[in-house]
Amino acid sequence: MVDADKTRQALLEAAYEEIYRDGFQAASLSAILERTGVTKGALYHHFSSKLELGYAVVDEEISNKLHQLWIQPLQNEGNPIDILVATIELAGQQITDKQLYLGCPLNNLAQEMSPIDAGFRMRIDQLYQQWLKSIEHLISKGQHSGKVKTSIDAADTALFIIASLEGCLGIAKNAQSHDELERCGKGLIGYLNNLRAETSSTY
Amino acid sequence: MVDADKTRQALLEAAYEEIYRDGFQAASLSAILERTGVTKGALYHHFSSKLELGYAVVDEEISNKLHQLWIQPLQNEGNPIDILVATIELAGQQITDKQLYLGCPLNNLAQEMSPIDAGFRMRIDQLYQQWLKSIEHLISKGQHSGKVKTSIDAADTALFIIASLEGCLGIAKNAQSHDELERCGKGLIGYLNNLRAETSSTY
DNA sequence: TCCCACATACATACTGGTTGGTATGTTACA
DNA sequence: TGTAACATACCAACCAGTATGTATGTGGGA
Repeated sequence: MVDADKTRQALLEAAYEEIYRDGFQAASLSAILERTGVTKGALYHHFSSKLELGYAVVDEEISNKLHQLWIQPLQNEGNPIDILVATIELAGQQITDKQLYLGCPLNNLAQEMSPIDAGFRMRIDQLYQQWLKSIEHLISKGQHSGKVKTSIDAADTALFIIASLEGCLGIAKNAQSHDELERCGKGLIGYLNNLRAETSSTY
Repeated sequence: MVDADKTRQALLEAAYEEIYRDGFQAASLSAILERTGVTKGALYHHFSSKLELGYAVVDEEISNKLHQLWIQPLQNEGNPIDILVATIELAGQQITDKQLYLGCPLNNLAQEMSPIDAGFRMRIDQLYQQWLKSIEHLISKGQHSGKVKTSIDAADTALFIIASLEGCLGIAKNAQSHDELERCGKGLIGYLNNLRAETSSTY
């Protein structure tokens, strides 16, 4: 990686952190510059505006994290419900205090920016669509293999799963409580277990 | 209502609208003054700082709206699950485009301010506690009257219901789609129906 | 009943700090 | 000799907050 790429990447990472903490609007370019040691001239060489920097944070930083933590784990083989539960439990175990307090970076930006900037909204929506599709696909697969109830709609269910997950993270964020996250997650896992197809033993 | 109270109320309502749209940090006092026609001297006569104005918006405006729309309807007599479903469906029907785009005022503030200001966090938490208790109480009542499964924990369930509700509103807000809100709400209502105690007809 | 003292409820003008953005340089490499 | 990759200095706009002034009561003593 040449120096210019390193500079760009450092700016992206610092911007991600500042936006994660304060939101996009309250994130300060000066703080990002101070954090990186990069000057304003360099920043505006790589990004034409604060907005473009924010867009790049969504398209690169947040997108990568979403795929690593939530989408790639769903590609494993096995019972789809088991995979969903395991992914949620793993993410829950790995969560740090800081992440608990600051919540989901994607949801934070969605709630802040979707009403006031279409560029953010579309980029965030794109990520949600990728996430939704991967869960929907998993559920459909489970329905075809007889592991998941066929009475439910895969797309609707995927939507509710993501909504509940974001909801749990949001509630636990305000409560600043790992315990509340776990109790709320229990509710989601209960919902997921209820999606399993009835086993032949019930007949 | 004397003039001073009217002025204070006008400021609160304008502040609520500005904060609802832009968030607390990005909300501009000048915009609030312009909206009301009140001058800066009057604002700082009624509120000692922007923060205190924000606190008053939570304690008065948002608290009132939460009680009217979500807590009071739960006090009706009847099957607790029916009441919860009816409350959600009614709120869903009444939601305007603006409210869909801007989301839940309480959740917006929670996500924005809870990591950066303890005063906001505690006030918002207090409202969530009131909401939680009213749902928990409703579920407990249903368990005692045989309408709701006794295998679930009332407090945990109330927590998940609120989380999912906020999650659905958040997802629909970013999608800017009434349809997605309805599909997501369907998931929540399905979850609620699954909390009903099995009727004697199954035996 | 009159009048003064004081507080309430504002209004106006200003300040220091911060913001995102820009204009103009400079350095180094190709 | 150009161009990418910065660096420095500056700017207008906006921000929350404040200092100071004023108009309108209102309560209490003579």
